Amino acid sequence: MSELNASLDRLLRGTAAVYTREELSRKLASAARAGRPLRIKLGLDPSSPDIHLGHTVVLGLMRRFQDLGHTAVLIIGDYTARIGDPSGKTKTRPMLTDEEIEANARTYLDQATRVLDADPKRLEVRRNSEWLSKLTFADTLRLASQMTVARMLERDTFEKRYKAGQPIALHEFLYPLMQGWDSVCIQADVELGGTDQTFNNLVGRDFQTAAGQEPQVVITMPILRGLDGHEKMSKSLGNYIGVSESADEMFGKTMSIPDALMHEWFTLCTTIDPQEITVLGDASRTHPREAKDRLARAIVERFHGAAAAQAASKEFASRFSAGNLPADLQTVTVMSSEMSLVDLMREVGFASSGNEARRLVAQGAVSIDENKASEATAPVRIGGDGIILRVGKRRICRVVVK
RNA sequence: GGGUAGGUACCGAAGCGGUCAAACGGGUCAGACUGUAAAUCUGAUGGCUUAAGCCUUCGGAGGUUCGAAUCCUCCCCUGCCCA
Repeated sequence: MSELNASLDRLLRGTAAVYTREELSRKLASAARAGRPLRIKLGLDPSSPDIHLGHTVVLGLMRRFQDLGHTAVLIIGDYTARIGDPSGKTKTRPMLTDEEIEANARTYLDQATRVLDADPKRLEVRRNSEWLSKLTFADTLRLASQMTVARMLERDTFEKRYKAGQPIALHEFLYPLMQGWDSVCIQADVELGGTDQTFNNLVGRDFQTAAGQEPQVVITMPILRGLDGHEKMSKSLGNYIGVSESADEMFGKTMSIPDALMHEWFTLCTTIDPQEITVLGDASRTHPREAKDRLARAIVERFHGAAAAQAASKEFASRFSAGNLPADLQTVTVMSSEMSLVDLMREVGFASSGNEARRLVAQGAVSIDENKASEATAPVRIGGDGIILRVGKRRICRVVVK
């Protein structure tokens, strides 16, 4: 029994909540007895196709279910995306065309399978337009009658926005209903999501019960905080690591997170053993820099392999600790062999306007061939070997003339 | 439908006829310090041009004025209260 508990703990690593653990054990046991895999549901929003580390937290949990032989059922929310969703603080999200949705869904799946097992026996992909488009208005009303306004307002985001006097469009109340209906239609045994999806996912339980199904177990994962260490990781906040980024980018970004964030990232983004994480998190036993290097390697390894992770670590140390030039120095070609520094910076894309370029020079951020530049308007001559242009710590490239 | 409060730069928020490219805070960028940490400190933060200057911004369209983010008219959007 304790062994069962231990394996359940491994499965549930890092989870925020399980509704409920008892039900999950029961389902796992009966599935094992019947030799029937559980159907594990996860909803995807095809409006922004790029997957970042934050998404991988829940995908990782999904993967653990797959590895136990269960079926991942990914629901692509194409129906909602087609309508356009004005929820949240963002202005009306643009309605997506069918082509865009298809393209996004493909990208999404491509990236998701860097974490998930893509074996068709373990992965089922469905679009919710399949059943949502068939609902009549009467069906919708029937669903809506199963929900109350008071319960709707319990939902965290609605409550906050309501209290803050921000607009909530009526149809936003229907999104949880649609998601709940998804669970009924695919007969989900378990639904996964971030803690921000708790309410939506619990609605599925009610609908399933009403439809005579055994209610799904809902498992939520914490929302991963981004590079800044405070806000949740998201594309719009620019504090993310994309799963398709290069090994060096991933490594560098990970090294820049606040130390306080490491423990969370170790738990949610790596498979490192909890005991080892404790040692790594103890500054008296592991230098924080070492710990972070280990974290960064673990993350890079997951997406690029062990060799790439090792190389990224080495490159990082060479470039930033030893101050060497990057190994894969970008080369930018310009048309003219002589132009003002301001124009050059714009040409190369290191400054978006002349003013910005001047500002950077005045602040001492710009150097040419490792010599600090002080004259923004002075002409720069680019010889046969080209020049090394550096702006700040990160922007650096070789400039050559065509 | 009635009443009322609002819509300002990336975000929040001052300004309420000239001294407003617009206080302040956050964010961002840069510099110092470091482990490219974090925290902290300093500076910058519409565009074009060297310094002076010029151009485009304050929900939208018009109008009043020598002059408007600030006043007037109409329109669009949002909160709250009442029905």
